[in-house]
Amino acid sequence: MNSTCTTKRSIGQKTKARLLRTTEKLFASHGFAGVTMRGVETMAQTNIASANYHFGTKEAMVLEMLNSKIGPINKKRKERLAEAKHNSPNKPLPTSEIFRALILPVGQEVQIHFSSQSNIVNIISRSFTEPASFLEKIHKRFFGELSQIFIDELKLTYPDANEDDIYWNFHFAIASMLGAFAQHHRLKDLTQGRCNENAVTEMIERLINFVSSGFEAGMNKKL
Amino acid sequence: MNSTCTTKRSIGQKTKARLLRTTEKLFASHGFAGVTMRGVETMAQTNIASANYHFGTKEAMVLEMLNSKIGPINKKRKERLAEAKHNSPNKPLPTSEIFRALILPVGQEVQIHFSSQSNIVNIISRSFTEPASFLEKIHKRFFGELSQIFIDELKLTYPDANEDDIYWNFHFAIASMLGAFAQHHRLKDLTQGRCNENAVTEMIERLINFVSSGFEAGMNKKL
DNA sequence: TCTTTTTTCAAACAATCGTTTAAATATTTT
DNA sequence: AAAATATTTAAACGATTGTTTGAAAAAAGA
Repeated sequence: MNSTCTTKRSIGQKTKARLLRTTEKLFASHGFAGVTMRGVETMAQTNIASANYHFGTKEAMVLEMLNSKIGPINKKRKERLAEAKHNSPNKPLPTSEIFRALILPVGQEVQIHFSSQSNIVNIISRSFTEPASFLEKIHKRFFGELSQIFIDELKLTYPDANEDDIYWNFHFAIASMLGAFAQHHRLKDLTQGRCNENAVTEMIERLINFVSSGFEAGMNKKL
Repeated sequence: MNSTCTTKRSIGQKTKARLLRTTEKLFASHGFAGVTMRGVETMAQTNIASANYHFGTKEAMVLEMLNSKIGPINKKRKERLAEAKHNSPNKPLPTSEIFRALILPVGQEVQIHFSSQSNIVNIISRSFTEPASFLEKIHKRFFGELSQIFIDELKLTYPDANEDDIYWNFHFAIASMLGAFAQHHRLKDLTQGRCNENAVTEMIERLINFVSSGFEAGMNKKL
């Protein structure tokens, strides 16, 4: 049964993959409400019922798309953090290195698919701003475990810190990252036409610096 | 004609105001797509056609609601900035004072209507994340002029700064503020039940500190 | 009071939404 | 080749969307 499934799916993947790709584009540019079954199916050049055949519901289709896009990025985030720890054993990581592990994988994804219509930055930011209630589960599934890993790492870097301070400023750091992603269409205005892969790199580096500094200041300064 | 209009409108305002209030609640909790004409009209206890009578279209209704909510806050922002300048003439403002003028008026609005269902923070954040394209005009109308005022003020505080640095880090500051607002429902988690007016004040103060420090660091540090 | 204007109301409009059905086609397995 | 399974297709379902209509009701002006 396994062998038959794989062979059969490899054939069906063409349509399924096309559906996922168009779901990506529509979700990135118009959000969950902008993903209409007919829109996806028309753009994917398939029948109106094929999406329901492959995914069951619209919600399941969008979730599968999100999983395929965000999953690998979170994997890279963890890998980079583990690598940084491995490179400096027995020493707490600098704040900037922790946030670099969190932010840089997104920047890399942006550069890889820079000219693509389906921007990972839009997808991530929309995953946090969509009113659809079902996305709450996604937040916890995708970012719950990840947040804990990074918070634990920050606790090692700030062993004497008040726990409230860590939570609050990590919250701001995440919010800054997502806000910057969500507003990244202003990149063109800010760079005055010089918006290319280098501009993305510049934004990422500036963002890491901004977030790390804000976090550090929030840990030190007594209010 | 003017006198008749005012008297007549004062009577009609009851229904119109009720419609705007319910639009507020639905937009804050479910976004633009969650604002359905029937939902608004049912909640406002009026007929299905009255919203179209008073506003013409759904879009116009939402825009009028946004104008009534965001307009006064932007007014306070400018006033506070002007007041700060008046209190320390011939001296450039500290970074934190500039961002305090930008952020604090929102916090005050939150405290005033804390128990209200229509949260100004949700409204502002949704105004920046809604996929609806018409909101782009609103962004520029509400935040274009305001941004310029605050950027001009930052240029006075950092007279020797590279203009790119100012634009980039102001962009991050705005993004942080909006991201923190958009994610502020996590406030309950972060404060572990201690979520009240004081928690809002604490968040605002921490946010001002975070944003100001991030901005300063971005201006000083050479990448 | 009578006329005019403003506001409310029930009903329906056309369009679009996600989803389902059942038959036709393509593919794989036996 | 025959049988079984997987996939695609056209058509329609019921529900909901924003908007419009035209008449009734309320309020204001004369």
